[in-house]
Amino acid sequence: MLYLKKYFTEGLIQFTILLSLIGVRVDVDTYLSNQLPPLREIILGPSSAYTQTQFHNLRNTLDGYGIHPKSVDLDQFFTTRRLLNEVRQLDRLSVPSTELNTWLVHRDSETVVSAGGQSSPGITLDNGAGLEDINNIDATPAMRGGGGAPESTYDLNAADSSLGAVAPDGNQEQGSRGGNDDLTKEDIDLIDILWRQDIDLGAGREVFSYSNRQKDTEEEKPSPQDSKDANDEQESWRNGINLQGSQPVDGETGESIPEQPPVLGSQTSLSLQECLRLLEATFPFGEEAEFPVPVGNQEASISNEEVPSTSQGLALAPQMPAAEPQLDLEQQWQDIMAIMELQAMDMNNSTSNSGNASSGTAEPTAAGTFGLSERATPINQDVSLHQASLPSCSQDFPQIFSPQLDSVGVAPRTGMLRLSSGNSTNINSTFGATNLTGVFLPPINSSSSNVTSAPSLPDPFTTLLEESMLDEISLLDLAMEEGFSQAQASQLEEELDSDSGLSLDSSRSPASPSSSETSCSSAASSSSTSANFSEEGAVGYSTDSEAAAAETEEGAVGGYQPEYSKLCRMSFQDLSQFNGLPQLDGISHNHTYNVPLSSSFPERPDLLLSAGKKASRDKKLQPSQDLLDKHSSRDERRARAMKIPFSNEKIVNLPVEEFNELLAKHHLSEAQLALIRDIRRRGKNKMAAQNCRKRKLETIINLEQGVQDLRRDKARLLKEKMEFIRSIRQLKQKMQSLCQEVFSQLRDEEGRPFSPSEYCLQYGADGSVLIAPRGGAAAAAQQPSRKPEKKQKDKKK
DNA sequence: AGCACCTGTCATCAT
DNA sequence: GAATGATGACAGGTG
Repeated sequence: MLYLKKYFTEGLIQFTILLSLIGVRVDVDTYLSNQLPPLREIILGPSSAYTQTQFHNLRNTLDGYGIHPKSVDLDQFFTTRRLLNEVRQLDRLSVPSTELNTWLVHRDSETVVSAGGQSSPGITLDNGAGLEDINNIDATPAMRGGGGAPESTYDLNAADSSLGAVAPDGNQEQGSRGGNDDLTKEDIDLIDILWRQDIDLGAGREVFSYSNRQKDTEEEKPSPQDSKDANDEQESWRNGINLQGSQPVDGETGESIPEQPPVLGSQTSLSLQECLRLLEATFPFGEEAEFPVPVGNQEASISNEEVPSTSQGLALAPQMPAAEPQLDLEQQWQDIMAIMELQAMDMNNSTSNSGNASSGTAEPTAAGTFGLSERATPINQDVSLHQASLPSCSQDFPQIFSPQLDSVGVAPRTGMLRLSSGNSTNINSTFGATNLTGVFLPPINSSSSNVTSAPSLPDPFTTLLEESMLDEISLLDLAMEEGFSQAQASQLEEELDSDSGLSLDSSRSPASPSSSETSCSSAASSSSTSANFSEEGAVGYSTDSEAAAAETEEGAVGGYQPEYSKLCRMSFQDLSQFNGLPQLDGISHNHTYNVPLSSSFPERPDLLLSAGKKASRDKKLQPSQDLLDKHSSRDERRARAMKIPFSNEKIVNLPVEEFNELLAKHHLSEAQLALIRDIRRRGKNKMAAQNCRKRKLETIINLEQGVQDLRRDKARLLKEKMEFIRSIRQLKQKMQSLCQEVFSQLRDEEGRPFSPSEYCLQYGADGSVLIAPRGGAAAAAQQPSRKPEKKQKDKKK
């Protein structure tokens, strides 16, 4: 019964997590408290205790059965509560694709050996290992390449062989776990339960195929005869690249010493850096155009018939059998680039098609996205999710995360295996890192289409995705370029991050003030005297008396409304340009500066009391002088107190000459004159301050616009750069094929063909082609019989 | 009450 | 040197 409860509880929680991942909110408490009393009875037990639900401890405590289910442990109680909260919070995450990745890794970290501690430099084994496991378990013979012999870079059998046991070097993270076989067996039951629950989600039964799982289990238990292979495979695992013995191995470090570009099969997995390095080695691009030809004596990991010829249809010389896998790698890179382009195009399309993205539409995208291998596997969110939750038995989707993609997905090296179900920080870090897998993932809109309640991504998020993708593209491009070291790439990445930091969060779309606010703002200014005010510089410096007068006139129209002050707030003439400013969100202050003066309130002395009356009418409907003074500005009150015979507005806005004439016409005391000058000074300064602030805002807005423009330009340039790189690559391929053809036809005096491994073609500036030995004098010394021989040959282009 | 924001005001500098 | 504008800083008001 305890086991059943445990399974059921864990299954329910995992199912809840799955639902949360796909956007379906599940209120566990509701089910536990109200809906299903028997369920609650089963899960919680008759005595309450959430303590039974501790699957988060299972992976740490080997089996998790050591704790009595009825034990009332406060800490465990809160742990369980926290877990439930995490479950609830999962559906609030807005990056489902990332969640999917995380879930994958999480489960794999539990069942697959964590090789993080033994990964060789440049090879990503943490994240990629788990995915690799998924892929290789089910690798088709064509993909496995080589009749069961472990030939892939990360040989899955090697990984599997270590599943049941502990990692050879000791898994520091999960070293305490031992009963993997038992857990696998239990997982089988759990999977069946989950499958019955998930069948409505469209999960195929094959996802939970027991036979497949048995196969996994068998693979996890290496037979004695396989132990040696397993060890070798472990070695290969450490090396990251299965070099098939052709690569010399350092006796001390065990690391392979690549002396030639390793031959890559379609199943070979490399990290991004490794792939780039190999690509670079394969296609050097120095000043002196030299196109090395792969060594022919290197045994190919995958035979030619197993690797479908690339679309280039290059005529490979017979002495270069390894060129084909090499080209295969090239083809894969081209695919990757094409995929990225496709992704870039799909970013926009998926947004518009988010609502009705059927499996038919999602399938080509997915197949194109992950279709680095020949077998196009239909992919949808359900399948992926199930696979994510149960990677050990998912054998039908080897191409979903092809090894290339896995390896390309450079995730944080060590952190991924520790991902807990609720660790969103790692999710973010994964997403933020150079995770090309995330780039290749199909848009969540299409993938989540099978879930009816899955929300579609909003446009801002799509924009962010696009920007992120473009950043990734930039990094990849730079990495693909010659002379770009990893440090430089990371530096660029920081640059990109800083760029994003520059962003003023334009994705946010705060509620922009309505146009009515703008339109009515002129009324708010209620200054009318200065007909000669320019629209730009004029500011309504209204006095209380003026406002009051306006109110009296306005009363017949409709009078002052309580909402008046709110409706007539923002006075910027073009408020739409402030949409991008989040700080303007919720602003409802009276920005009456920069408002074109309205002529609707002619200057009349009898209008000078309206403001106070307006305000007071709202409250008491009986304006008093106190209230009027209260709602007047200080200068207005002072002016009234000093019995200044003209309005403050005049004081402030009149030109100097007129102002002096006005002062001269009236016989004013010194105190009055001083006050008038102060009023004028303060009023002008007030307008100046308002203009200054307006300019500040405009400056910020212009800067933001400039940033956006620059980002657009950057994206466009990156796209162009990608196209250029692709063109260059094609030219390189063409040159390589021509070079191969030349070598296939060249013969020395004795009629022997030139070995491409010993000679290379050098192209002179005058169009001549020279055959030079590789390595210069060294090669010449080693091959005295084949003295460097220069041949002039008509270059054919 | 605390906070963020707006607005007015002052001081200061530049024109 | 006065007038004016620009701007940083500060304080008070407001939601």
